[in-house]
Amino acid sequence: MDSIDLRLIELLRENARSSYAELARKVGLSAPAVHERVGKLEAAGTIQGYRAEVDHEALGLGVTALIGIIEDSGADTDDVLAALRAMPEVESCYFMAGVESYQLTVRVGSIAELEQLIVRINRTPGVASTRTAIALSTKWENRPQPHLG
Amino acid sequence: MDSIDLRLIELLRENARSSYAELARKVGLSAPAVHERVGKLEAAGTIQGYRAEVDHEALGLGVTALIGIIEDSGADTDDVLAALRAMPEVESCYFMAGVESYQLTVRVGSIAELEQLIVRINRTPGVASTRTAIALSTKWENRPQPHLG
DNA sequence: GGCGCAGGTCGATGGAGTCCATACTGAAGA
DNA sequence: TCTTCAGTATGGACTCCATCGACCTGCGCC
Repeated sequence: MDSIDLRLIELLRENARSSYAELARKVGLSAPAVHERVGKLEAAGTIQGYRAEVDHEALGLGVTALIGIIEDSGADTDDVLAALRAMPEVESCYFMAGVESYQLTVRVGSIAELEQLIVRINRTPGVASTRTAIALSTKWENRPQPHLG
Repeated sequence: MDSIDLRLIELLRENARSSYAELARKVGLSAPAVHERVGKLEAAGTIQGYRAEVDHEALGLGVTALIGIIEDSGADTDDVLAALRAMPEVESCYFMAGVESYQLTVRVGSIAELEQLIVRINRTPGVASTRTAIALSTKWENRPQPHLG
């Protein structure tokens, strides 16, 4: 993991579809060398995958909300997590310090669907209560943090 | 925007580095046809970009936190946003309904850096107060929502 | 019907991906 | 100092992909 690896990661965070040849030109190596480095970063789990970023609104998922969950005392955390994972609307899930054990990012098509989702989460065994905040607009998301090296 | 476009988007959300030839095989079209469709989706802004997903811990950004911000009455929202955008640690920023005007996702290397970041945000003109919750672990993030079509 | 358009296939070709053998480089040990 | 060895880069070769142009097809509309 040297500065060239960090540069490759930064380039791939900006545009994951860059060709190896292009990456090679930018970091000053040959394409096979870049290919091998990226392969090792993937194998090591440093690069976990490549994702297209989409306009959720255009795909009918215009409502974004953040939901905090307070667990029942004595709830089975694995069961709660499994139930949340089974809900495709739940895009991200963090296990938090504090009163609210989980913080979710969810995407749905309408406020009505959000209501249904909240009801479903509240009915999940182990969930004591939820707190929902609706995002009126997304200023930015998943902005890659530039490297200082 | 038909079901083939949706399928292409889904495939690219799973693996943004798929070749056009591979996408073509999976959707049952020729590679040039896929190339044209993806180009149109990009031009329309439906596909906004392609990002590598990284292991933040491996890159020295092992601390993730969510910060809610309450604005001063009479704060200039644009100035607050510009100040937040200038902080590279702020990965995502939503404008929210509710008491807390903004909800941030931030990534830093240590609790000490988080403390400094919170201080900096609180000192930002227009910011009345903040509320920070620390993520102990990330269960999942940016999970692509499968399409129903 | 004939026309034009949107969107598809096919074929060609230049460039990219990827495997392999070889050469370089830096560190450890005789 | 010289040798060796591991790690990593390079260059060549071959395959596959990206991408352009030419042509085909189905459909709505004069």
